[in-house]
Amino acid sequence: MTTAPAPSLAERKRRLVADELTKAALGLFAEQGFDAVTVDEIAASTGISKRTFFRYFASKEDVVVRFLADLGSGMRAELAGRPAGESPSTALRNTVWAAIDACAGHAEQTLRVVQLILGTPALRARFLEHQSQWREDLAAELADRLGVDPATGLHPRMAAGMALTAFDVVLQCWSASDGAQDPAALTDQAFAAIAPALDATPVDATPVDTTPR
Amino acid sequence: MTTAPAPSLAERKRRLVADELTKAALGLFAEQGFDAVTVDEIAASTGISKRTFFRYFASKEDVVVRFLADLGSGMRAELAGRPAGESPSTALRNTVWAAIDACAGHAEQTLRVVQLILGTPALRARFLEHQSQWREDLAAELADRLGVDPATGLHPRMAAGMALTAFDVVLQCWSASDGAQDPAALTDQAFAAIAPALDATPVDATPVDTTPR
DNA sequence: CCCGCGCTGTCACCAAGTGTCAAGGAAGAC
DNA sequence: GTCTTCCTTGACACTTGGTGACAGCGCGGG
Repeated sequence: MTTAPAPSLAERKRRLVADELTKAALGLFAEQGFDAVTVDEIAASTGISKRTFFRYFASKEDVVVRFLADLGSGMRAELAGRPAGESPSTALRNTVWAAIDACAGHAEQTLRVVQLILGTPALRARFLEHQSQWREDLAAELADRLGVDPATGLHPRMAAGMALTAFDVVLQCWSASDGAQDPAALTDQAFAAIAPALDATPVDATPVDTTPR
Repeated sequence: MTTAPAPSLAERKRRLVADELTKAALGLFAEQGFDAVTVDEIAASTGISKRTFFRYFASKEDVVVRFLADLGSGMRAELAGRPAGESPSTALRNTVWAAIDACAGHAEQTLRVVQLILGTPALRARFLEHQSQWREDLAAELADRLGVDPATGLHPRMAAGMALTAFDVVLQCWSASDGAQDPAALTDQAFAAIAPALDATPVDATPVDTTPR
């Protein structure tokens, strides 16, 4: 909980422009669709040049997807902060909640962004890439938590993957229902489906059902 | 198992060119990396024009990712063909095996392609997009299998998601180990981690652990 | 007052796709 | 055999995302 060190003037000016740009872009995307809007349009609508746009965002996708970066680190932090005694399923559920909360918090704002992302192949692809990174992060954190070597056994990665599948499915339902469904309830429901696996003992635990092919 | 109806001459000619193009492209990608190779180069190296290249492949990514389409339908077919009495975990494990087999079958060939895909962000993104589609397909098949309305409850989608997480993790390990690890063994290991959840009763089954926040 | 630094716009450029059109070649109709 | 038709291909122009290079402008410090 350290206070931001110095919101220098230049820094704030930069944020201002970035926010303006984001707002303009999201507006245009909403009314014309992501692909139909050109970077030139976005830039022009804010009165800057295309070149400058790319000094603020690495790509057109980046405008929409930027905030995902925070989600990832937020989740990792949440998981790291969970009490050690907590069961894996509970810890992970709270981890996902943290991210869902960050989304559902701004409600109206975020819902449209999420719908845009899920409905645009290029953006969905970026989103999934992030998730894939988060899986590695969470798996590392989880392995640490369980005192297991990350390279040994697939369990941590599988557990992280299940949690993120829950996250993804919840977002999908929430977005498909246009925000009508309660994210928290959906999260609980999703975790109910994976909890038995999350809380099973990692190491052996398995009669290793090597059934016929 | 119906025989292909008529491998008309034009059809075969088309395949031939596509194969040649694919071979050339993969070769170039292997030695220079995906991003460093231009479509012009690929086309030129096969003696055709760029325009023609795009008549065979929808995009540069498509050359590498094309075969994924088959994997998806293969998995769905495998799941559909599994005996009704089989436990979900076994049925899904076999489903994933089918895909893994299709990959590990050609061994040398596919290993390099998989490594290319997993190691190239743009390709990995496409791959994940496919997976996301497969999840919907498998979920539908699964819901059908369990006699459940797909819209009701997240269980089928979660189950499909877990299976695909397994698929992804297995491929990642296999590719990271340079083919040294046995795909079948990895698959078993991954499924050992999720089986408890897969075989739990879908509907209620859950004390719904609504623990504190 | 001038100097340097950072931000910005302009312009040129590359690569991925796409639309259009005209030429060529194979297959069928007469 | 020839004519016609259709399909494939190449050539060319164009749009869009994204990058590099450079020149101008504002601003604070000397």
